[in-house]
Amino acid sequence: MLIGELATRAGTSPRTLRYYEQQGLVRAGRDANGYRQYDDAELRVVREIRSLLAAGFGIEDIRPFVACLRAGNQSGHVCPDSVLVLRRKLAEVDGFLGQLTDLRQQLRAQLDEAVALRESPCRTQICPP
Amino acid sequence: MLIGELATRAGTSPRTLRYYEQQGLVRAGRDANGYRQYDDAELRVVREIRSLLAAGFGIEDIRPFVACLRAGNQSGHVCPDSVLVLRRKLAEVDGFLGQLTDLRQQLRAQLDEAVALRESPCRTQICPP
DNA sequence: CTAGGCCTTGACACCGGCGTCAAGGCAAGG
DNA sequence: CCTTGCCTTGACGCCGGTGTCAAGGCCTAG
Repeated sequence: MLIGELATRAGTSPRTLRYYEQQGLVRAGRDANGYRQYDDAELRVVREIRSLLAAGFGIEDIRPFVACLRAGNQSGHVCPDSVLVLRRKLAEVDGFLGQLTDLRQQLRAQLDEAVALRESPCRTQICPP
Repeated sequence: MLIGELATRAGTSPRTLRYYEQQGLVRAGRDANGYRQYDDAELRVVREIRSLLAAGFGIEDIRPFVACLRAGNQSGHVCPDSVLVLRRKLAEVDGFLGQLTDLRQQLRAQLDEAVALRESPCRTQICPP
């Protein structure tokens, strides 16, 4: 399988696949041409990467998952290193959820306040005290 | 007030204040030296900017708030344009909260699954099927 | 032979809010 | 006069994942 086909099958671009290879995530053999040659296992790897990226993981976070897949596991999530990353990410997400929730409260409060003031006489853009 | 003093009082850096000025958010007079000269009103403006940035707004979003302040309002939040931005941001935050919540679910599920598999015989990094 | 479609490497562009360094002017105190 | 510490403008770097363009090689069909 050449790079274009893999890209199409994985729903991405050749440029992106070369980038993953440069990052050490994806491996490719070479034809006599110099063309990259991929097998079906790499398709799984690329899909795992895409999925994790879409979930908000970074390239570095993804390494253990790929290693886990290459080690012969059916899922990249089952190895200890992957679990560590999952835990860390979960904690991050929780923290972020908390921040966003607080922010939401503030936004609501400010909106409500602004709307309340709107009902007082001033309706123009410029509202002197 | 010179730029250094304003920076200190606003809890930021001169570089940052020049950036805000370049973005048209902050205004400065000039001494005969060429030094920027600020009055106390700009301190309020800068604090408003810092506060909104910290809340996750971007420079563009902040413009109406600053305009609102300059128009003589005690809060930058009360003008119609500001309210529009507040509403939009609130919607964004809600969307993001939803995504993060879904993601959290997935992470938990994957973690639980991995931990469940851990309790089956395999304990090493490499777990062949 | 040529046109077209695949492939190769290399390198710049992007976004946003700054940090940071360069090279220099101004002011004041010893 | 010299040092110190403020100020000025200008410009590059960062981060992360990709788009995109350049310049060129390979292969196939007409």
